[in-house]
Amino acid sequence: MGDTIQMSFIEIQPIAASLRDDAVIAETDTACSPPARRDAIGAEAADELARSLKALADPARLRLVSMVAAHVDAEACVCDLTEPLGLSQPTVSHHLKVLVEAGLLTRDKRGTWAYYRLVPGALDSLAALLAAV
Amino acid sequence: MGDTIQMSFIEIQPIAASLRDDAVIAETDTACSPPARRDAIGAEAADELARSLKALADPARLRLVSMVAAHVDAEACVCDLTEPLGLSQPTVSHHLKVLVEAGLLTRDKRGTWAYYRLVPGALDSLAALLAAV
DNA sequence: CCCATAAATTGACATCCATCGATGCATTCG
DNA sequence: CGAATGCATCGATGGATGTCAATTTATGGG
Repeated sequence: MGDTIQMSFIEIQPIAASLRDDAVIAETDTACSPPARRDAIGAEAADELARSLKALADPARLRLVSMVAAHVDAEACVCDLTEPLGLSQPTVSHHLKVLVEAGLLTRDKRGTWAYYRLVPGALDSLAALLAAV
Repeated sequence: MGDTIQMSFIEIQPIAASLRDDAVIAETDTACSPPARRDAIGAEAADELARSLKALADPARLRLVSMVAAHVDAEACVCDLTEPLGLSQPTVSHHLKVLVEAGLLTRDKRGTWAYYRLVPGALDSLAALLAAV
């Protein structure tokens, strides 16, 4: 099913366009500082971005993404990742699931093996959103 | 004290240069996939990056950073941030502390008020590191 | 068929974390 | 000096999270 790929990839894009949709300008113009210069990001946009960042805010998952990217064709199966990571197979599977659900990796099961691939542009989109906060 | 500023800013920079210092190439050349094309990031680099990302992987903290950036001179005091965020003052103080310790904000207490400011370049450095994973 | 292998799922456990109320600590003002 | 204000710290609590052993679910080979 390519559904997961499409859905999560589409999810990321609109954030950039609507980063400040539900933004709220600080109305409390007390004496301590001047009012806002521009809008801050909205609560919902912050929720979305935080959920994506949470997926990457883990050493094991960062290494997994990097290891997948380091492979030829940016593709790797679980058996290649478990040992160098030093974690148990269920734990690696768990982390990979989180990354897939976050729209950063895709899973492709061929025969006995499950191959994971980078979603092209996902990391760069996230980085761009981060820099635009 | 500008110590916090200097220390944490210096912390971020070397990561980019040593992203793959302690990297380990996947040696397990089993049948399921070809060997690595390049090194993945190292365990320590992943730890460092994950710690920085964790600081931002929270809706409240993302909004705080954005709200501080939205202010004139990119400066804001706690009293400006508490109400629009909808969180209690101790919670906001807690989040701000996390952001300062992560090297993203600086704290400057003037009189009764505490002014928070963006560390210039910190967000962009993080975004660059993220895209380079 | 039955066994071996790869990977996902489950259940359990320890730890971390976001949040709040209460309290403490400066600083300012009357 | 004493009251008030802004902010940090403390302690508690409910919920999320990383990890593993055990089990389950395919898939492939003899």
